[in-house]
Amino acid sequence: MKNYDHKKIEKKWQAVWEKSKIYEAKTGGKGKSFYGLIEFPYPSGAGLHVGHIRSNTAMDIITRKRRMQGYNVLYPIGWDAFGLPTENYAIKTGIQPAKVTKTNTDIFRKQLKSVGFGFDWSREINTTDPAYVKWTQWIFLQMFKKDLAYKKKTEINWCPSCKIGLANEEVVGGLCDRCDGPVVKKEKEQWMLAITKYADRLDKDLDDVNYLEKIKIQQRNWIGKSEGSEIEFKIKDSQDKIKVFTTRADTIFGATYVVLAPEHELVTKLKSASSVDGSQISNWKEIENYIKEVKDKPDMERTAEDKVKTGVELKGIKAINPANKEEISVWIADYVLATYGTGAIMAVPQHDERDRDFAIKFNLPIVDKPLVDTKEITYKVGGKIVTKYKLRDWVFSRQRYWGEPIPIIHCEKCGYVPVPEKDLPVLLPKVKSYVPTDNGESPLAIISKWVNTTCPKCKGKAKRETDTMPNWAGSSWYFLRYADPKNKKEFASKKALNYWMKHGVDWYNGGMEHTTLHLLYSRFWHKFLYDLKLVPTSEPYMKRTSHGMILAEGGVKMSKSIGNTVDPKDIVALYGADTLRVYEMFIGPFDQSVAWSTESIIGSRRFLDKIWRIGQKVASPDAFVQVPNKFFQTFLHKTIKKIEEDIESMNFNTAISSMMIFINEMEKNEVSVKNFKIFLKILAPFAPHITEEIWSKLGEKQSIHKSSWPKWDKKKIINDTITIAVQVNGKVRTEITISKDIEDYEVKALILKDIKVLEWVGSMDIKRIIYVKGRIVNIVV
RNA sequence: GCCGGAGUGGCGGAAUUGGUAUACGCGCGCGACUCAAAAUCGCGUCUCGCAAGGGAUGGAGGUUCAAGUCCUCUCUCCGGCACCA
Repeated sequence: MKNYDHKKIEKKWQAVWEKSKIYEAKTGGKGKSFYGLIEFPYPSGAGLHVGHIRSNTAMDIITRKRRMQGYNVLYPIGWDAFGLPTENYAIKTGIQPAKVTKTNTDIFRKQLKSVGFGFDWSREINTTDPAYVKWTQWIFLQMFKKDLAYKKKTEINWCPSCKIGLANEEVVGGLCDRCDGPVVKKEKEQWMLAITKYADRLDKDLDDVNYLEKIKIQQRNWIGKSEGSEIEFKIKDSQDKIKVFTTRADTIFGATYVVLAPEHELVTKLKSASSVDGSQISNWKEIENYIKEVKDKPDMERTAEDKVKTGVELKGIKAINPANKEEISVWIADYVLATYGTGAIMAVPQHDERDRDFAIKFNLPIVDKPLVDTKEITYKVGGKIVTKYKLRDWVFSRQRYWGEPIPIIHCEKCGYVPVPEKDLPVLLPKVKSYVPTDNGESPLAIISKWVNTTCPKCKGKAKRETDTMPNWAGSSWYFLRYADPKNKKEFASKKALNYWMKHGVDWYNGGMEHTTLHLLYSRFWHKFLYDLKLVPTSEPYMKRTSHGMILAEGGVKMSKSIGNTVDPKDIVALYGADTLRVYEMFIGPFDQSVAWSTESIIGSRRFLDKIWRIGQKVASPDAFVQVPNKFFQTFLHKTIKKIEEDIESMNFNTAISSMMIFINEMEKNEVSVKNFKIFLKILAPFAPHITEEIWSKLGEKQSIHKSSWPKWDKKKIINDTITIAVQVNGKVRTEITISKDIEDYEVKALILKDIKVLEWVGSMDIKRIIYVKGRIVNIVV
């Protein structure tokens, strides 16, 4: 008997599929459509990772099943190719990032093809492709026109080592997400995107999408919606007021002091008394020192574990508690953030832990007053109920080379002028050095030939913006481009979007690491495009699921430096793509992290070998033709049902387990061609090559992947007889086989005749007999 | 600190959602085939016990005819957020 030669067979069918274009999606038609999406990979120099295979295989299975179920399927692929690793590699080697990208995408493409994914390669996209960059820049300009993109001098997170401004999201525990170095603050003019204008909708619309609950929670936590009151505290002998935000207006009688963020504008205003006001800060030197101290303090220290409260009183200033008219002191402290709420709080040490810590340290009064009704008191003291969000506007500027240039021209006369649409895309100039300049400007800033241009409005001398976009930009809309990737006039045609994005992407799977930022950013862009009536839905993704990470053997992270990475290429060479696919689906629950085990792969290969042997047997001319029996019919239909449901719920591990059980039985009992073919069909999405080969050996002319998904019959999955357990006092003592239609009283009569039962019951009184239909009988004595 | 998720054999993990715990796979042991090896096939593999039986799902209680599953307390691990008023 010939062994299964995976190398030959897999190569053969990959060539056939490519030639016959069976995975290419045609836009339009009357039938149902299905758009399955995976996060497009970043083509790193390390090549494809086993984690990519996990996510891609899962969606490959789902889309293959949909295709067999008669859907018109779109399962596209592309490259999220802008970004730091490529740029850093370019800095090190001097090779152009575009060249590095080309090399890497070539490797990735080849590797993905070697695993047999059913991608529509005719729709391949690349975020660094000028034809793609054009539309990324175009969308940015639409935002600019709607005042959603604006430039602002802002204190940014600055990584001195990467020489790059970081978004809040890229600072992890005070450290740079990229290099793990400390992050400091720096003032810089930055392009911002006003995502906060969409905060309410980004929160509310989560109600309408089918995301895993934990993903919704993460999104909501990040947006950080909270309802509270804005209340003004008058400053004694002054026109000025301190507006505070609180979610606990009901505790206002316990407010014994007020705290401002050190950056609060009122602080400098109160430095000197105006002509009408009498209030003035008397300890200005001290205040000034504190503000400076806080400003220079890196975020790391400010949010450090010990959290010792610091602050300074604004001496000479008193605020009036509007609820009881008491005079209370006013402080500045860095535990109050300038960027949230109103940058000022009323401190209620009786109810708030942080306020209490502060009060104890500075010996401020802690009083216990009765609580009142939040709404009532808010209105009574002239405040109002408001909603605040933790979400901040998105710092969109990067002082980097390998990103989309921000298509704006600075003109002394006209200000910020958008590059005219006909001049898009603004392409990156060729440079010699990719290192950011020492003052933090992008490497583009020293290419004067590129920077100096004319103003599109007044035709005078002007300069190009030298900041580039973050690599979140290209991934914020890529799923739209797949609908119509070659369009030169629009980012995608209405027709194509109405067809593929009618309800949004039908199913989007990706990593948990992208469920906050990428998801939020792309939802924001999509909503913006929806408001411009350029896309049919307000939400981009109808359904979002996530896969767990694959860890190295022993459950630690795979990392190149430790040397415990697994290269899928090696597994494909040794065991074949189908084995790799089946193994990664069988390895454990799809949504959980799992540890890789090279030792266990052999089990998946043995499973396929077994199918191969049966296939040989069935296909041989002298095969004994079996007539399918009733037992096997039931078994088969149950298995189809189970696989179908398991794929939909992404329980791929139990799907494979069921197939193993089925094939084990089949090997022992029956090999009818008809049933074996049905089995091949349900295995085909998991192991597309081996099933295709056997399928053709069995005389089928058309691809198994174009065959129809088998239907299971409700009537056929019911056995005539069932075996149920018999318990005495909750302990299983025996089991009986009964007809499926038997009545309750008959079962009870039957078990009382059972010898084993009689032994256990003995002379004891039977109190009750509980019969759960088709499951179990329990005799209570 | 807050919000999620999870603790089941030597290992990865199943369990129809309250109904026969340990399916399936890996590993290990024994046997068959073979000159031999590989591959394959068969049997066994939670634990105590010769057996009949008993005990086990991180730990302690509880509800129930029946608990891995529900409730209370508690321990451990993983992920996310973190001075957000």
